[in-house]
Amino acid sequence: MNESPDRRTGRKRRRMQRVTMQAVAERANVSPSTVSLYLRRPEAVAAATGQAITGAIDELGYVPNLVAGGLAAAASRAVSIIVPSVRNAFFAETVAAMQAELGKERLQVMLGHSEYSDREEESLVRTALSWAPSAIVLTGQSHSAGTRKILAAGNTPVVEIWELGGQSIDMTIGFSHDKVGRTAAEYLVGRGRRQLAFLGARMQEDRRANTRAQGFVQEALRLAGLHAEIIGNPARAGVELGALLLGQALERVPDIDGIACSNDHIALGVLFECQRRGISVPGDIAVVGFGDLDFAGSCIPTLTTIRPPGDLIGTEAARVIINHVRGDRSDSHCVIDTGFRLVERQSA
Amino acid sequence: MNESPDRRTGRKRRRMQRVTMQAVAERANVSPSTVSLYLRRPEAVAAATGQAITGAIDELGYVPNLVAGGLAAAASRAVSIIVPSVRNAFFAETVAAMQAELGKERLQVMLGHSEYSDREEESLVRTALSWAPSAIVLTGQSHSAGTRKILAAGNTPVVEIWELGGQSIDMTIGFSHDKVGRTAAEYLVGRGRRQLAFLGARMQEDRRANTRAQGFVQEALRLAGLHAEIIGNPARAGVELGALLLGQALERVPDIDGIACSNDHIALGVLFECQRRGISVPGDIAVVGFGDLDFAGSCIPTLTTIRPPGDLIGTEAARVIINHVRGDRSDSHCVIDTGFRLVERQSA
DNA sequence: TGCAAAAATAATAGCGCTACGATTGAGAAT
DNA sequence: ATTCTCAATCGTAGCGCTATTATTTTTGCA
Repeated sequence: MNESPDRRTGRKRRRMQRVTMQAVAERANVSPSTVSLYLRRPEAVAAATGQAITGAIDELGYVPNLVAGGLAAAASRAVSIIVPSVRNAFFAETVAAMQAELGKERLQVMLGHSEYSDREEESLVRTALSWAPSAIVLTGQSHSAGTRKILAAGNTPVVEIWELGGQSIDMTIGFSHDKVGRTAAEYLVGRGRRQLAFLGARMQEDRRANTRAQGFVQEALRLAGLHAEIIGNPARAGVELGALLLGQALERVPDIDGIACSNDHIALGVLFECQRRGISVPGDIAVVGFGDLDFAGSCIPTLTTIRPPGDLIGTEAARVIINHVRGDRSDSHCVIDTGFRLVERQSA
Repeated sequence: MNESPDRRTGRKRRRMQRVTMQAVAERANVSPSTVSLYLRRPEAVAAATGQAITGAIDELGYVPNLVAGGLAAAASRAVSIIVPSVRNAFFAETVAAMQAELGKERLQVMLGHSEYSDREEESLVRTALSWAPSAIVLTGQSHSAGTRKILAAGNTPVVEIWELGGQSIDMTIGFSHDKVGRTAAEYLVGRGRRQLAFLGARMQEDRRANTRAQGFVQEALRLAGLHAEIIGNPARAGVELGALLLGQALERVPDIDGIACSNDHIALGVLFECQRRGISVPGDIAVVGFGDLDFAGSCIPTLTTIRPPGDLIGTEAARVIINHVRGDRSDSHCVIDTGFRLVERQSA
């Protein structure tokens, strides 16, 4: 019987919500424990009781308080996802797919953008841990020492996505960017191209793009003893940059005949610039992209590109997280190679 | 003195974290209240005490528990953002900008995707409220009755973004899509175009695209008595769809000379398809897009388009939310028109 | 019908933190 | 010296919920 909890001391305290589980319990003539149990495991409560509770919830318009629930349960139903930027279509796709799956389990997505900075990522991880999330999802496998340390200190499950082959923290879902680069090189070399270049943006920050570039160069060398040039630019990847980089490529490798791009936006820029300069694609230069973005199948010429399974990475990440939340630890320290696919079109 | 809280009853209870504020307080020889105060308002604590606390925090590796904090404070430092899809570059930009600003204030972004469904949005709003967020951000102004009801029942601040002119729930930041459509019509008519069409995707679900289309049609009629055709498709907006829609437009309006698109992807598809069919742009057909996406300045011809200020919407939304969190209610029920800008390029 | 086993429900004791009022101590004003 | 003021710090009592144990009710079966 605490009609007025602070009656004795005269203190005021701001309440969070008007309708609490207590109120639902009273309305349904059961104890709060039963309401809580019903909400978490309906099958553990008798059908009639369940109906009474559902009725009370509807009548009162009860909204459960997940903050209180998270505190009591020592783990919140939040999943923290940290990506370089959701402006990047790759990560947007993964985040959207993951949210769709996690949402079904009433897991809330918390989003952070590292902007390709390890320092920023560390700061985001620190904040994320403050929420006692069910899992933390990080992009890639290169993290600051501090990030690794604070993650090792806790026991929050960690899923690293979009990269493979490095040192895993816990669970890993992605593909080999080295192989992507090698696949592009192999394809171009196989098509008889000999003067190769890799065009990329933000190669300092974007380790994965860098890995693709290295794989490309090494495979060109290994397969045919060719020297492939890497032409980078610190600017953000974009169509305009692609046009610019083509210009640089033509200067550095005058008789260039094969180009791989760190992403499709750059490849599209290359296609446009080739058209402007009257360079035939793939006649004079073959172009391979990365991403298989929206326009790849419609541009002129259509773009041969490597398709990373952004949505699959998202759904798989969601799957292992959901399993973990349910208590199934069998995915612990798993490494899932989602692979990728070369999509042959006209440009190469 | 409660070294072992459950000693008497012998109950086990899982603890959330090893280092609590209590531990920090003991280490720094102050009370927990002071640590809490220091963390929330450092200026209210003496410098020497602050240093002692900072030292203790570092030594112990203390991570504050925002879940507990949120419960005690009756409001969590979370902001729930619900957009149709983060795959859409418009919303990705806004979400990224908003997260950047909110992150500075240690406000956590919680993300949900409605996939253009009012029902789904309602479900997401319900879940969002369970987190007692500092604010809820919704896209657009058309919501289900249920959504409006549950939002009205609480007192969580609501920010509606990307649309203006409808019935506001609370704060509104966006621009008029009707004006966007009218601007496109005015521009094309002003350039002497007479056979007009508006090409759009998902016109049923995407009310804003629909509003732009209606504005376009009405302005064409008002200015020059012209009948503009609306050519829609339930598929997702994309470059490929643009090509398809151009074909339909040519059938429906054989001597078409002016096209407005519901977004730049569709416009790009139109450009590509025109190139394939040997139709000159803007010679034969003028094309106006919407979005000013990455490629708009680089494609052939460069795309005349209407630029919605996605990042500005995000930063403004963050600003009013931060003000509200700080206790400044002056933005309550504000309506901020961010406007938009027609970017003239070659295609029209 | 009686009794053990199982099912359903209830009572208890916090989770870690913050808001509020209370208290302390140092300097200013009298 | 005494009172007053203000800044700095502390003690208390929950926020709303869940995990655990305890109790009650129902069921199965002889």
